[in-house]
Amino acid sequence: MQLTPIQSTFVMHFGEMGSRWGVSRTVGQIYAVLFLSERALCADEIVEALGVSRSNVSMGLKELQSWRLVRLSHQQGDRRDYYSTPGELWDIVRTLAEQRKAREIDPTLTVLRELQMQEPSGDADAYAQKRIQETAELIELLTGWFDEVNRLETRRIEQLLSLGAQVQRVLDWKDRLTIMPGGKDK
Amino acid sequence: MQLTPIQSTFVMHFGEMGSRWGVSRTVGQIYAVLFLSERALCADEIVEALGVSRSNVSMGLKELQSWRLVRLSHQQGDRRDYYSTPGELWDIVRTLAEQRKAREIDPTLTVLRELQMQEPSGDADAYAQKRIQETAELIELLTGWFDEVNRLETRRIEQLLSLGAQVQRVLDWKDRLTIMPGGKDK
DNA sequence: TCTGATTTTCAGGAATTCCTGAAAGCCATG
DNA sequence: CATGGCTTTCAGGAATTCCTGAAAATCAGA
Repeated sequence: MQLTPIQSTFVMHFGEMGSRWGVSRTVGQIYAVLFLSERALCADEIVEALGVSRSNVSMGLKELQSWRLVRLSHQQGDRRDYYSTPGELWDIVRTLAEQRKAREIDPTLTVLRELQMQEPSGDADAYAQKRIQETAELIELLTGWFDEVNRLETRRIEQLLSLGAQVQRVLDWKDRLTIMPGGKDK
Repeated sequence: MQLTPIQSTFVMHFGEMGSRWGVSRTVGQIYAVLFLSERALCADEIVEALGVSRSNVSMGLKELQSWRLVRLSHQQGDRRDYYSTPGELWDIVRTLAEQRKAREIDPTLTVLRELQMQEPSGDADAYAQKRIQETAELIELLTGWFDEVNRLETRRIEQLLSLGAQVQRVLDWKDRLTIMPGGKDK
């Protein structure tokens, strides 16, 4: 598996991005190669494409599996493991978001909740706890929204997102009808 | 500035989180200290709170300023620089999101667009370009939504988010009224 | 212009993360 | 139960990132 120039540029770019997203360059590259490949690839094909060691690829694939970002498959009369990414892009986005939430947001919320329980000692703590509470509430608002939207069908999500801020208008309109039917604007 | 146990736990936790978010542990900690402090702090107070070198704090503050995450202020008859975070949590969220978009998403989109322009060589590239295009479209959908929502007043955003997936119902309802006025529910 | 308080820069050592090759593990087949 | 093909583990070297202390730069006031 030799990468074409187009593939190579993409793969290198995602390698760089990987480091900003908490995975190593190699892990980012492995994912990118799988993402661009129409068929599932075995580890040695990835080794050839990236020019890194077999063991590095093995570890990288293990990490990607722990993120549930790659699927494992097999082929008739071939003992090797083949790896691929979901064809549906939205599945990838959902998985990524879920995993990051589980790994970063949820533990943070736990810490914040614990800190809210503790007895404050002095003004500094009183203020700190106020900020901590605000933070926890904001995180819950964001993740609650995310969880709900994530349960919608993909088509619905796309619809919702393309509306953008226009949703606002619909809501205004609904408020008026609901809260004060016939009421005046502003 | 000695940290209380509550402050200390919070600060340590954000130090760890920092590394997953592309900043060093110290930078995360500096931000956390400022976040929990009611008043602006000068660099030496941060040094004392964290027990790291003065130069490290200086570099960390510089980085936080480049992210526009801290504000600089001064006090009567004191030449030192004082730093603080926005009191309004949503301002922080907006800034963070904007900065990450500018630093990670936008450059990625540029690369994807360039790759779409290139002449594909063979089937592999044809498929790759298909995936690249899908990716670019999805990123634009997400960031477009984000940009629009980000322009709303904070109260509106909170309202929108607390509705969560219920928005969906409003949209259904609106569709029906729009597309077939007088149509029956359900 | 000098002084002293403050901030910034930066070379290089410390700490961390990443990657590799060698060896061990696993398992279907003969 | 031995073989060969494939995967995983892991110690330690390579690469990278982080942090520090010393020195330089900045600048307000005398």
